[in-house]
Amino acid sequence: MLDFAVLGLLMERPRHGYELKRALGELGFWRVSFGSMYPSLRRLEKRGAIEATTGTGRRKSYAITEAGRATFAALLAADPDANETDRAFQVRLAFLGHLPQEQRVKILEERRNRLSSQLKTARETLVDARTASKNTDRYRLALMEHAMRSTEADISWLDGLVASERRTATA
Amino acid sequence: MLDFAVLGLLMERPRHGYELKRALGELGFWRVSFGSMYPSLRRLEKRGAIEATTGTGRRKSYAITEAGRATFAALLAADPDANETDRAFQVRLAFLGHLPQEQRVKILEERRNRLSSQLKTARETLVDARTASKNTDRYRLALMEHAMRSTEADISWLDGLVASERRTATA
DNA sequence: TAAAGCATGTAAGAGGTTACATGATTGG
DNA sequence: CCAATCATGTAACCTCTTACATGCTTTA
Repeated sequence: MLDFAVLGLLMERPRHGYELKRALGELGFWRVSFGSMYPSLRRLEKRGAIEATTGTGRRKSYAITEAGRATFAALLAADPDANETDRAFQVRLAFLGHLPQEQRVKILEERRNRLSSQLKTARETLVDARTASKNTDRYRLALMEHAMRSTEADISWLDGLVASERRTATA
Repeated sequence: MLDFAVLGLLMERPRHGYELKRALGELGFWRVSFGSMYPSLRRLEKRGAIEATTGTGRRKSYAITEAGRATFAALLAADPDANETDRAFQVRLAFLGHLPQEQRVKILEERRNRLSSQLKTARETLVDARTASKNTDRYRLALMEHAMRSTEADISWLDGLVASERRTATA
């Protein structure tokens, strides 16, 4: 996961660890720690996916290798397992630009469909929870309702992204 | 985290492991695995926070003890550290009914304020990312914008909850 | 010249998951 | 009677965090 994100950021240009941490944080959904970042760089270097070149001062600038590009492409295109976390999807989305339009749409639609079926289940659970006999705690009901609305918002956001893909494709 | 959630569910009535897993899943935000659930029950039992009584068939029904209630109350009332995860907040919220109204409002408002300052940072980062010179990837922009809108929605949801607390207080 | 931020790194541990193993109970 | 679901449990592992340790560089 982290290794994938690091490769993705290095696809654009070489960066050093500190900078990678910051860049990832700025994406908004993942504030990774140094205790996570540096071991990741070590792993990737050992695998031959990235190469270090000493930069200014203490800095170690890392660049992606050909092997690294291949690994990245494979990870990006691999179809996600059913349990893909929100974060895993967000990371993929952040690097979606490296994929051809056709595959982008596929990934967006798969995500959309997964959320859709989640939503269906959530709706059923909620209907059940609302039956008077269960008298579910009001905070739990609030939580469930809010989760439902959030998922609905996510779905229409994805619909928007798909629509925009199709527009740019025909344009 | 999980231990806390388990205690919370057992505050209402005794349950067995399988049932606890299901109940947690129905809350919508946490599908915990058995490999996580059973060790949790083991830990809590060892600490004296819960007690097992064999029920129907293979079932082991767990009930919360006095010590367990004390632990639960302490965890629920403890003010959250700055890095409280979304899930940690959601779990607290699920059990907010066990707290007096005054503390409920405090927790909701603290959460609201934390999200508010997060939103401020996110907004600044976004403005920065949109400057033409940076020409940020469009998918990353979409991600950041969506995250912002989600946070805004969360904040107004919390505002609604606080307002409803105040209404019931004066009623 | 001191504080704040830049920069790299390791060790220990928290907190989960997956895969495996076992077996009872219920419904078509 | 067979499949699905109920039910409990362990071992290996994964991924990330916290806390610690170190030292450079910029700026008020």
